[in-house]
Amino acid sequence: MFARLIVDIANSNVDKLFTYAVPEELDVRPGHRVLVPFGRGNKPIEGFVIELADDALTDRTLKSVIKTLEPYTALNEDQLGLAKWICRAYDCTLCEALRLMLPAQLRGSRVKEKTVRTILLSPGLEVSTARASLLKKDGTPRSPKQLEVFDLLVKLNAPVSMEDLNAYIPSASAAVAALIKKGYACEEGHVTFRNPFTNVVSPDASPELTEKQTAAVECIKAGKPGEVFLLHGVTGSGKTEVYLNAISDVLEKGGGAIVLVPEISLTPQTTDRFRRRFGDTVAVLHSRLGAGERYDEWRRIRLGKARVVVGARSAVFAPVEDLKLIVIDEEHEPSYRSEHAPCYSADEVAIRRAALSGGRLVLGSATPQLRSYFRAKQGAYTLLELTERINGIPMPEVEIVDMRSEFLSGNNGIFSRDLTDKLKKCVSKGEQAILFLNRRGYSYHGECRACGFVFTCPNCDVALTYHKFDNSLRCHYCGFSTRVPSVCPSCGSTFIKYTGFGTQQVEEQLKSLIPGIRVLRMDTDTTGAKSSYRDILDSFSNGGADVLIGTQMIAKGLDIPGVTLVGVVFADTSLFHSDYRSGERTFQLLTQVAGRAGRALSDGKVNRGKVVIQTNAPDHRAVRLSAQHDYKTFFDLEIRDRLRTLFPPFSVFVRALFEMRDEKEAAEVCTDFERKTCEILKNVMSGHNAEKDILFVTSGPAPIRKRANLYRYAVIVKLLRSENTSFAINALRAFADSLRVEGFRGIEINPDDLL
DNA sequence: AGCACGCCGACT
DNA sequence: GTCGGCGTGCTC
Repeated sequence: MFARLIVDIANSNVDKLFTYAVPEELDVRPGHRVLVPFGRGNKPIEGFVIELADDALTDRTLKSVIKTLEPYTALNEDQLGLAKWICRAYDCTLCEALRLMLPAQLRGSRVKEKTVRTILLSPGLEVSTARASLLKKDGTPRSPKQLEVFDLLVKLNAPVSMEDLNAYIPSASAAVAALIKKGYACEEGHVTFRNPFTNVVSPDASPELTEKQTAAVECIKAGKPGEVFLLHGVTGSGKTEVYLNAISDVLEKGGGAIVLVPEISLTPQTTDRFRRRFGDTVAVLHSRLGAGERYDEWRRIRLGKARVVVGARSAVFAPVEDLKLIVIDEEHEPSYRSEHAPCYSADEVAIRRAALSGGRLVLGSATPQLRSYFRAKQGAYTLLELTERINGIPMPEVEIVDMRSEFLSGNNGIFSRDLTDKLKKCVSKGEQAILFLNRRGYSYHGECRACGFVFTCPNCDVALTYHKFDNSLRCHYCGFSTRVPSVCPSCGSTFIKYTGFGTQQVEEQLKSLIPGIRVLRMDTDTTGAKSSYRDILDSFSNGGADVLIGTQMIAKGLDIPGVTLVGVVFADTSLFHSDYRSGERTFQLLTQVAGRAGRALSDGKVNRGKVVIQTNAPDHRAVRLSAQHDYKTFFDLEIRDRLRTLFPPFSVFVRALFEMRDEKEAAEVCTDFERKTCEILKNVMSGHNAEKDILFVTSGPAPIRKRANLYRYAVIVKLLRSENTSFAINALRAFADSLRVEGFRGIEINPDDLL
């Protein structure tokens, strides 16, 4: 028997199948990890068995597999298939794709299995004689402690860990040692799993579903293998309950499920909800897990002890057997796209995985990606809609405040009169408010009134942000920080003016607007320490403040019943980027933020939350339609524009980025790349009679021309999406791979932003 | 990725 | 004459 395998070396030179002889006595199957001698020195290298063969198909003398690394296959059939697809789709080595499926701890075999020392009565022990010998003639114990331990072991009649024993009988270890010495008890090592959960949860039952929820669950249950559902449900419509019921069905049928949630919302509350319903069969996978915990959770899944996996992006690769359902919650979240090679999107991978395993995929969101909704409309996905909130809670009442007329009528502050009123009322009633502004710092623009000098980062082509608390000017792109000069560095004038406001200034002005108000601020400046994110949220939900001010990070998934007012301090920050998706992003952000208002009952009353959106663009459809909770109209208008202008999903952008110390060189290399790109594209596409699909090829400095002292130049290609797109992309990738230029950052397909 | 083979410059 | 620079090519 022969094994064809990939060696665990992430280099394209060795990313091919090597054939090894398998010794008779070894049980080697596809998916096993094995140790093989490799290279001239026959150095032992780990390998992934891809397939078995009866025939070596070669004359050379083959080396033999040394041993299997685990008694079980580390990868199942689906995962092998998925890895093969990934290396093609994301242009990486098969080795890299396979590595995605395994906890890093497994590789290199540097993992220790956690063992606990357990104590039990010696097998075959004559209990009554043994017990008698622990007593003195008068019937009193020779050692009360030993007797206590002995009696407990008799009563339990099962191995018990030292930890548990000590919980019953404090400092029992001396007594245990004595009992072992007498031969009454013995110890054994016991392999266990590390427990990533710090709390114990009590089970809860499924609440009654609404008609709409039931309909969605039934649809998913009846789904065909590989079917993709888009669950479009407004904020607070009970999407999670739909997931829970669909998973329940899968478990009853003996299958497994994976639930992906954005890393940011992978909180104990989220995982507890699954644990309360499904108990120990829930495993979690996320970045904050310790190495040992992660390895053990992976093993619990692999060995079938856990069948429901709740995790972040990479959990889409979890080794769930008989995978019948994948759920991606908040499917529009950018955290589902990996930023490091291989740059996969969890949703694309999930579609593929569902197809391979014959499971179903549910994409859930209140604001689906335009692309997803488009596919649903075209019939590629099955659309499920939840149009109402559960418990009869109405959608929040959203009011748009035009800050231009506010200014014209004499108010040039951050807060409109309307928002000020509502904040005051909210606080006086003892309720809580959230203020959202997608910009941190104090002021984001500082200039000299005398000469026009603007404070910019010496390393980057961006303006510095003024941070009042430490009187610094900081760059939000490279971290550069400097003391604020008292005079203009250019002309010496003292007239320096700061404009634009960030969360710090919102906090300051709010405090002077409503004296005595208790404010918490949450942005990357206040969440520097690891746990402070949770600390701030916990403090706020426990009523530790009246108002929470924050950037994007407060927009997502927090559910605090006391919040009745949400203020968007300035909606336009994300609106006028030179990015075709800024409208879509703004709509998503505003909808998600607004969803934080009045999500639950307080004092038994239905609580209609209020939302105030301050903007200079009240008529912009992203603002107007999110206020009306009208995703469908927004989608229709947006997709029509995308079609008219041939933007994604009707086209594909490819960007090649160069970052170099020398600007001239960057520009030259970039122009060169553009020229070759044009040539290649023309060649390839004319071969398929599709030259017209090349919409444009341009090159030049990126919008952020300089970052961290590197000049950034890019080539951007826009291709009409067609059956020929992949030919063009493959050709460009091949060219990019062959390019050996220092500072070339590779090519990206539809990058998240073009900055 | 490693590691050996290989073909040119300055040393005991 | 040899030691050693790291370019090129191979690994079942």
